[in-house]
Amino acid sequence: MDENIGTLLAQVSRLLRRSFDERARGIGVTRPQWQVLSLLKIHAGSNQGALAEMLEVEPITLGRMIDRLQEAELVERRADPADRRAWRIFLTDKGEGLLDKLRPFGHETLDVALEGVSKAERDQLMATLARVRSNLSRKVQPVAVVNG
Amino acid sequence: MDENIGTLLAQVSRLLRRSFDERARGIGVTRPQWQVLSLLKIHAGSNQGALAEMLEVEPITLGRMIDRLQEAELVERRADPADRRAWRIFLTDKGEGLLDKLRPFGHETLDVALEGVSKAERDQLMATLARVRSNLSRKVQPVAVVNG
DNA sequence: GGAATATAGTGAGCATTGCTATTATATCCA
DNA sequence: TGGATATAATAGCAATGCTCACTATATTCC
Repeated sequence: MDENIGTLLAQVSRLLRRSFDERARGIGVTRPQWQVLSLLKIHAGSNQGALAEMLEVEPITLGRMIDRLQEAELVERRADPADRRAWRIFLTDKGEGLLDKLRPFGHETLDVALEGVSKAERDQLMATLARVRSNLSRKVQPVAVVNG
Repeated sequence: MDENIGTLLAQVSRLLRRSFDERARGIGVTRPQWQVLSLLKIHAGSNQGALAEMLEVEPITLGRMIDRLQEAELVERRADPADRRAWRIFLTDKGEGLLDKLRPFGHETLDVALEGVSKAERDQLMATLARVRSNLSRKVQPVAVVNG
């Protein structure tokens, strides 16, 4: 195989999604949807643009996901009283409940994926991936903690 | 942010695709298509099932990609003389030519992505990702080189 | 030889993701 | 104040990727 970091990353990312989705299929939630729900647990009331930026996806992508999550009654859109263009997104009780059910699936997926990978290697992996994400992100980077 | 290896991997993979696609847009080829063309350079004449397995995607996914690549005259399907169910896939001259044009875009994308990541870190990244892929793959694993 | 099973590929339907373009509303500045 | 510009969200179109179901052909085994 013509091993290449880009190809490898794409494959691993796809396999990880497939692995989670297999587990969560019965619940009817995909991994990207789970990520949105998780983010809303921490950032309740964010608008769609802010959520899209946190997830590094385009606003239209996130908007469509919110459509489906709203249809499934897992989140709700509330008008922003200060900006009539914007929606503020909140988890519903049903969404909160689902998050609790999904958490074990996430852990199980990662446990399988990272079998035989040491703590040090996991830390290194996260550090390198964070660096790559920063290199590729369109977001303005905050000034580095260690600035030169 | 609720940093989690799965989320990070998905983001990096998406950003990498977006970065390549921005560069290659003028040529009209996406990154997954490029990966298929690259694979065909090495494994000319493979059937769709074998290509799908190498790319870790489902046969139907690869089949649809071959449809589009064939429509664009970048690959061709030839009947397998020994198995009337199967197609053997080959690059066309046009496909070969495009590969030469795409190679620099691939390198450029990776150069930007891996800026500030040392050779040792890149090697470690590839090794860890390969391990994770192996953990998640549905393929029967070959006996490990270092077996116990 | 012929039935049971396996394999190669495709069709329908859906979610995710992107690009480009558009609408509605905010903000900025002359 | 009012026109120019920016921002929040959405509409349409297309590619990737999956599941499930199906057809056609190979292989296996009685």
